[in-house]
Amino acid sequence: MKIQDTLSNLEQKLDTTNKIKIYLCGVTVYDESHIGHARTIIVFDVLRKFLESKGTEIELVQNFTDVDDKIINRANSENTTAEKISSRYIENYYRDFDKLNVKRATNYPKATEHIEDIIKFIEKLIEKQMAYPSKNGVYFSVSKFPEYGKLSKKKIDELQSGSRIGIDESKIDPLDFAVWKFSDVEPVWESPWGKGRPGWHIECSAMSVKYLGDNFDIHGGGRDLIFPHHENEIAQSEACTNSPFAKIWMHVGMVTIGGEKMSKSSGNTKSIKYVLENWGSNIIRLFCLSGHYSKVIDYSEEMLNENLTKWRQVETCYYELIHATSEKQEEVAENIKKISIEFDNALEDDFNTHLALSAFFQLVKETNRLAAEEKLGKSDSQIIKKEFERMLIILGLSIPEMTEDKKQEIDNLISDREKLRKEKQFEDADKIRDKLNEMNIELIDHKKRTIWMKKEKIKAEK
RNA sequence: GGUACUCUGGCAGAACGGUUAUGCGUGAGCCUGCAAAGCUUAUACAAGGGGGUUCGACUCCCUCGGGUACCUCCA
Repeated sequence: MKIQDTLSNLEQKLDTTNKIKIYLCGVTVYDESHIGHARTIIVFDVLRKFLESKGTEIELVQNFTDVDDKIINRANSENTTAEKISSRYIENYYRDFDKLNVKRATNYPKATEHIEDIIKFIEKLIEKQMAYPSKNGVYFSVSKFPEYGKLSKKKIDELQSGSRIGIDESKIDPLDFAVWKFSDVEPVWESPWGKGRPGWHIECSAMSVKYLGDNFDIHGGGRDLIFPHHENEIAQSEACTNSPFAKIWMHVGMVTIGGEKMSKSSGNTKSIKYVLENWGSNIIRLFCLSGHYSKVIDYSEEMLNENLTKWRQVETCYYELIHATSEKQEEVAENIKKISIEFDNALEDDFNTHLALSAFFQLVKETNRLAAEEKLGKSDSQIIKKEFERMLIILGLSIPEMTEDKKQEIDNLISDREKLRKEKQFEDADKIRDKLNEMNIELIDHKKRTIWMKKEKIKAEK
């Protein structure tokens, strides 16, 4: 598999024969997660599921930043503690992402639970004279790390002139960034240098090295983290361990809305909660995977609607497959194999989910065509279903299971309707159909038989 | 201002130095008692502007322009 690496700006080969270790920068838990967060995490979820489906073991570590000015501010404004705020939004995170059918990471380390590791990490940096304590905190000395800027392709001297945030006089160099900030206000921890809390970037360095080792395979996150966050992480980590940090840096493009970046600070976010309620997880996932991960995607109801149409085709495909009875056969295996290879090739080539989805929809179309022509044979449908389900799992799409009782009930109603139709009592037959519709069961009348499908209820539909 | 990414048909969105992906939408048709769903078929000669390299460029190079992101809040 090849993945475009931000650091080298080249496609890098990912060796999938051994375990793959991934560190993904998660969210700062001070507010509801939005579709932008969802995209990044869904991209990595599909990557992980794809690799796992190939038998590659994955260790995915994703942090929660649970100590940060924003959390503290929020706590102050709500008259509560930072801990309560962060634990509330961690809960909400799980609520949202479980619904989005994102497989839980191997580990979700929190900054506040790794203060000791962070302190040890800083101690090492000071020992190596890569960091120094000062009046307001402990700072990383950027000038001592000559490769600083290599990820974001920034030049140190240009950065200095561009830094416009109030310069802290206690820093030796304005570019130096805090690894430890002195403070007396909760949450604070004791450290060899004084009471305070960790800087933003240090947690990821300390925790990734702790869980994944000095070097690991993929470090991921949103594009907006390239600078300063990931730049600083590289500097700290490599300064500390003296070895190359992540092998591949994989950055996911932003979600925009009306062409503007979606972000909490611009107040133009669509929360996952809101979009889940209105569109559901399958449509969100299709939407998030509809473009190449590295590019911007623009959020709009129109696009979600387009994916709704597609989702209906997927549902139809599934129910056609499970209801296939035709004895006719068409040699389907070869074509399915072709589509399957196309799907895999797309993902192996810099994780092109758009092309993979094209392949998936080819399979859906092909199935629906066969069904429409009454050519979907039982054994063929088994072949297709196997592949369909494989793709469904990788993409993280899900069609809810129905209980046997429910299925029986539906079948009974359908045969009642059949009788009425034969007797040309269409009004009564339609009543049954309406009743089923109310249960979100849609009937598909084929020439000789009727099948049913359970349509996912989409609040935003029509 | 610097850096990166980006500009493809009404919309979304790929690939490749030579073949007008594909999906949505739209029109027509098939199926049906009627619908719905689905299917079939038709429909766009598209590449930000201008140069250049080439037998040939959407693809490579130059240049001009637009957009977005980042330049110590950010997924």
